[in-house]
Amino acid sequence: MDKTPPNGPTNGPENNPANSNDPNGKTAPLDPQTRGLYFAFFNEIGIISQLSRAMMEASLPNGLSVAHFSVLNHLVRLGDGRTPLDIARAFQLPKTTMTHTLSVLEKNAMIILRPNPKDGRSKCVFLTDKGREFRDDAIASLDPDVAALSSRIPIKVVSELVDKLADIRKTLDDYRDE
Amino acid sequence: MDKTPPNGPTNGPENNPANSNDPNGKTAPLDPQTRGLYFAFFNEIGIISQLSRAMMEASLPNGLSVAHFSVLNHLVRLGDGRTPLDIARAFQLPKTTMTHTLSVLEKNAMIILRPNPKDGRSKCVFLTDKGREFRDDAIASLDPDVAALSSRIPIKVVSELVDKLADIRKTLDDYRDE
DNA sequence: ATTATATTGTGCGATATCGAACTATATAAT
DNA sequence: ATTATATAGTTCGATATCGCACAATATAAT
Repeated sequence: MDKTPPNGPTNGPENNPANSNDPNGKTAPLDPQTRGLYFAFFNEIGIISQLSRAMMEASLPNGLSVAHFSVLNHLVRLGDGRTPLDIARAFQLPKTTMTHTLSVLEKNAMIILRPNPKDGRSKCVFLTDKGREFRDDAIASLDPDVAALSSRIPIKVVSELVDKLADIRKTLDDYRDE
Repeated sequence: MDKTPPNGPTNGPENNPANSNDPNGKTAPLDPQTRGLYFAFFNEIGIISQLSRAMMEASLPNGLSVAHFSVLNHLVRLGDGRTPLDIARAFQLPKTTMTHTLSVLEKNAMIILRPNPKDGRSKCVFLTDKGREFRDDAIASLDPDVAALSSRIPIKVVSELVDKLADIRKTLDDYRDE
């Protein structure tokens, strides 16, 4: 994964009426077309998110949802021992949501929470065998869907999209903490 | 908006081990790289969805959420008088979720539900002035964010992404109803 | 016409999400 | 050392999401 900076031939402030600050400090009205474009973008993102969520949930064993799978998958891919807050930040979720998700996973014996030796306030999240197993099973159960999609959506297209979406995700992320 | 078909130089069944059905009817294992790619894609989609949702909610008046705004925006853009089920399908949401969302909007006098003259089981959703006003205000309150983003993410990139995402959305949509 | 099947919307219960307030610990300021 | 401030995680209450079962109506089959 290369880190292409999210700036190609961009529209600088000179192209963007909303960025030209006039004397009284107000902002010029945003170009309606630009506005519509970004709304359309987030709209598509939202619908695809919804669709993929539903698709995954249909193949997931009863009671466990995408949220749970995502956490397990994250830990398998990037290594366990992370703190709850680390994980919450990775998914851009509030920490209270992560507390709840982790407590369900813990009840299901798919993770173990241990005190963080480096920080008395914190904890570390470890996968159990059952957690890894569940994650593997979930992925396997999704294979038919992924296979079907990979024959309908060109891999190359998806590959390029992932890069660009990752850039945008980083940009949004940076923008969020001003 | 041109409708580029979602099939460029795609990976046909010949490239896709999971599509070659072997004698016993089972499916060959999916290429792990392909699998990872699609998971990465849906992961980025999910995080951006989460980020944009949080961003919008931060600018939205108290009590009303992205779900409510989206419905109002949809009705303004595509016209009101649609049925709840139409709207649910447009966002790929279960109809029970839409019932709830609409009931909140109705309580806030932003929509009116009237019986459907063409179908006794159904209803039609109409915008009120207050609903349109709320939608306009919401968009205006998001302008600073959109402006900031449009200076960070090239318009051209977003424009291309919207087209490709729309294709994928349609593909997923078709795939969903088998 | 009658019956069988499908569709629209709703009520309900279970769970998920999230903001606010809180506890405990860590870090910085003095 | 003491105090002030920041951070990690939890609890709690409000709301959202969604599957299931249901009533009402529509459509198809006979």
